[in-house]
Amino acid sequence: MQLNNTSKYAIRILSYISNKGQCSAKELSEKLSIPYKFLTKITTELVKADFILSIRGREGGYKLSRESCNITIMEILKHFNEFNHQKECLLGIGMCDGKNKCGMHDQWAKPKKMIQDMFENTTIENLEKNSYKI
Amino acid sequence: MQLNNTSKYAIRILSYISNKGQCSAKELSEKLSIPYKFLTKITTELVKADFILSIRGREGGYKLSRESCNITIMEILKHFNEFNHQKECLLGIGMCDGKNKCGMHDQWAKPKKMIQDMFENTTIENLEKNSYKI
DNA sequence: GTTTAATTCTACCTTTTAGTAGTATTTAAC
DNA sequence: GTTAAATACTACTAAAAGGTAGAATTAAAC
Ligand code: SF4
Ligand code: SF4
Repeated sequence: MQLNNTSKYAIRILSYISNKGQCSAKELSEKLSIPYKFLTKITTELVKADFILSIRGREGGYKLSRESCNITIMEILKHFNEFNHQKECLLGIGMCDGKNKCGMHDQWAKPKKMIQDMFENTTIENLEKNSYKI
Repeated sequence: MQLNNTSKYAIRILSYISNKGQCSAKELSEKLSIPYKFLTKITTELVKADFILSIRGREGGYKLSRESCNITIMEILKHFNEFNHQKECLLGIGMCDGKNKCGMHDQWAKPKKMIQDMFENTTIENLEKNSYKI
């Protein structure tokens, strides 16, 4: 029931960049305790997905490519396949409609809605500042 | 954000056994579309954890070792390491107390409580019957 | 223009999760 | 007692997630 590491790292990276304005991969790696090479893999992905933009060369780094209030957690999670179409549910019955549902459906409905709304409504701006530690 | 396959299978297995009374690994494998060898690995684990008891030899199979109303989803998930001590949270800050918390803590608190309560309060008996399909 | 500090690309390695194979053991039915 | 249908044990393989290595590219600083 946890997010995968890549998603967790991505959230913390975006949060840190948001608070810092601009910063390098080296700084991110050190401050967030994320292995440098793995971090750059994720930041490169974040650049391609237009969450951040990169400034190459000396004195370079990353900064947000849009306002932090316009980046929702849900958008990040979807990008890293955390909430894709058929994988959003507990027991993962293939096509769930009125007729076919898994045994947990009724119990899962409310908490699921709540957590999805939370992910939709929470943006990078909303996150607690300076709470980027491990 | 999904449960792992083993946990999902375990819930469906227990639900099916509960509705059927007693049944063999072969039947479980066929009806639940779970690979036979993988299924027996899980049932053996369920026997050791005292969720079910096995009847060996010809005409054998499995049945619940306690009332279905006494088996909570939470207990199953905990057994398969889905909700162990430090792994229950989103961003996974090491030791979260009043001082140290991850950026998502405030937003996550309510949905987390809700889903945990749901897992605590839902038993095998509560699950929708005959909703054991893939 | 050279240096240096930065990002990017390609490819590989490691760990965990998921699944498979084969054999041994148990026990009711005959 | 032999057979057949069942579970249990040991060990392996495959796929996905997590992480590493090294070289190539970029651009500000000097
Ligand atoms: S039946 Fe409901 S809870 Fe189960 S996988 Fe489908 S949508 Fe999710
Ligand atoms: S700070 Fe809160 S939300 Fe974050 S990992 Fe700890 S308990 Fe979970």
